[in-house]
Amino acid sequence: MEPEILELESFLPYRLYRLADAVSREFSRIYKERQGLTRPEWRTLSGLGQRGTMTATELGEQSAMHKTKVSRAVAELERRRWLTRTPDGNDRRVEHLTLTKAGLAAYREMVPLAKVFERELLARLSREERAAVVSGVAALEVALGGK
Amino acid sequence: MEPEILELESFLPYRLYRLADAVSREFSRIYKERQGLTRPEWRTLSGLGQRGTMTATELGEQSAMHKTKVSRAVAELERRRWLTRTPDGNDRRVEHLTLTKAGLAAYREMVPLAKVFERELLARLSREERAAVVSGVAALEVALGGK
DNA sequence: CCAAATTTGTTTCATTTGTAACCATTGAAA
DNA sequence: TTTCAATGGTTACAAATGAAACAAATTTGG
Repeated sequence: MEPEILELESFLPYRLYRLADAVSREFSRIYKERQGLTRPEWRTLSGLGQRGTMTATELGEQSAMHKTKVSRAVAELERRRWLTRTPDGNDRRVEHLTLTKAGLAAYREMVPLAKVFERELLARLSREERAAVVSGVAALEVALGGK
Repeated sequence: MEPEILELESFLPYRLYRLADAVSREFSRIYKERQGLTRPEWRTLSGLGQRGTMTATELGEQSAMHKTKVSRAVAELERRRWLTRTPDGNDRRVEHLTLTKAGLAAYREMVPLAKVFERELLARLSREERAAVVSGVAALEVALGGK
């Protein structure tokens, strides 16, 4: 029996990871240089900008972050006065998070940059390749259960 | 002008990252539980198992790891006596890394598990979806320059 | 031949991360 | 009620990471 070999360069988990790492790294330069944000902070800003108001738990679900990451990102954005916490009327454990004017301004500044980034990334692909990426990613999301 | 919003759930960098994270996390359970390896250690084992012998720099290039990760992973595998270093004859800065019997045995144990993992992941997709994933990933790799 | 620049790999230090413990509050069960 | 489990969120501690400084060897350019 021949010795079985795994070709790392063709191994899907590795390829996906490297891809995501490269893209994420490139994009992070934008919010890092522009706003001095970490990835959890960017996701928090982005989530609240998109949805308006969320609790920490909801934020974690929406942006796939562990609750400690959420907690720390929220604390930092609060320190910058980019968001405020409003206690829930019924459940005193819960706080509703909302961006302040300043937070919203930062969000509004980031949105077009994010869109351009994505557009330029996809622009490097042919129409068919773009379609493959989109449906491939969607299919994997479904396959991985949850969302 | 309406306020521009970014839908995080549709944003490619986020989706890619979340996907890779989920897949990688799931797969890491295998080499973590089975061999007590970290990801850099797994990649080192995998790279050397596949190629036979490499220098640290080559390892870093093949497996997309920062040189400090390589350095630490190699040190740990050496501590376990899973690999040995052989000084290069011409350049005394360079060491050639090779798996020992024990390292090779661990590698051989992992290869089928990795293949099964990948196969089962792809098995959750239809033929067309698999094709989309494969060509989408390949296209993005090319688009991101390098490899 | 020599000084400066480059390369290989390790180490140090600060930051980020994850796990687990934790506190406070709420809900459910008895 | 009173207790016990579950939930929202923070914190403490240990491990993983990245940037930068580093030592040693090599290459390059006068």
